[in-house]
This record gives sequence, structure tokens and C-alpha cells, in this order.
Amino acid sequence: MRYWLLKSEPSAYSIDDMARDRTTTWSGVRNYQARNFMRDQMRVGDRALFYHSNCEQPGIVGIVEVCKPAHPDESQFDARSKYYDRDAKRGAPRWLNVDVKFVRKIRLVALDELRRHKPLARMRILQRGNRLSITPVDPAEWAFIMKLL
DNA sequence: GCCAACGTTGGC
DNA sequence: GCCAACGTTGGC
Repeated sequence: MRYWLLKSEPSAYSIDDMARDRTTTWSGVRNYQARNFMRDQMRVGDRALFYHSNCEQPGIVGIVEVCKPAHPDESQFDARSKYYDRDAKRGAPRWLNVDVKFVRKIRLVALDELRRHKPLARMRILQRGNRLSITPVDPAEWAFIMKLL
């Protein structure tokens, strides 16, 4: 089993939305590296940190679990969606998504707190210029964060 | 709102 | 295949 970090802008989809919905389709990912993580490495049962980005208090706010493996992202076929991709075909979908289910909310572990912990220094989220919305989390990093809670 | 960093596009 | 231009991300 692997560990992940999933970014979401709370103005678009927050941990409270996740808690209300219980499960959600992680659609709208339009980056090949992130897609490949979902397609090639994410498995049902993998756990992920739910991270609020581009907001007043960026940081980790919850835990979710992969509950359905990668399948075609429906929004790529929807001409009215901002995620529409005219080059994507039903027979050859370009974009995939997994589904995730809510596990629990946690206290905010803010970005600046993460930065203060040496064992977390290599986390992708802390590297400058990081933009990937799905990143692997090392098991040791995961364990360290769980102890902070 | 600014702007650095990054991924993608497209002309050549 | 190179690389400049462009659009997006996301912390500040």
C-alpha cells in the first residue's frame, strides 16, 4: 500500500465537502504525471493526505482513502465542462481519475509547520515551484505526520 | 495582485 | 528537436 498527497483548492472542493459527500470522483486532473500516478500506482486502500492549496491557510486538513481504481474521467467528454478535452475520445480516453472516500478530518497541519520538521524536508509539497496536484508520500513521512496529530 | 516556477504548445 | 511564448499554479 502506498501513500499520497492530494491537493484541492477549498473554494473548489474542501475537506468539508469531502466529509459531506463521503466519496468523490477525483476528476479534473490534467497533468500527465499525476494521471500516471493514478493509472500505474494508486490502488484501492491506498491512503492520502487531503491538502488545501491556494487559500488563506494552506496545509493538510484530512485523510482519504482510494476506493475505486483509475477509470476514464467523464469531464473530458463534456463540452460544457472546463475540463473538456476535444482530443479525448471515448475509445481512447486521455484522462483518468480514481475515486476516494472520506476517512477523517484532522487538525490543520499548516504548510509552515510542515516546513519546520526536518524529517519532512524532502516532501514534494515543500519543494519550491511544486505544482503537481498528486504526489507520493514516503511511508516514513506518513508515519511522522500521523504522530503529529 | 504579484510573480517565480513549471508544463505545454507550436514555429522553425 | 530546440526553445520562446504562453497559460496555470499557488505561496506570499
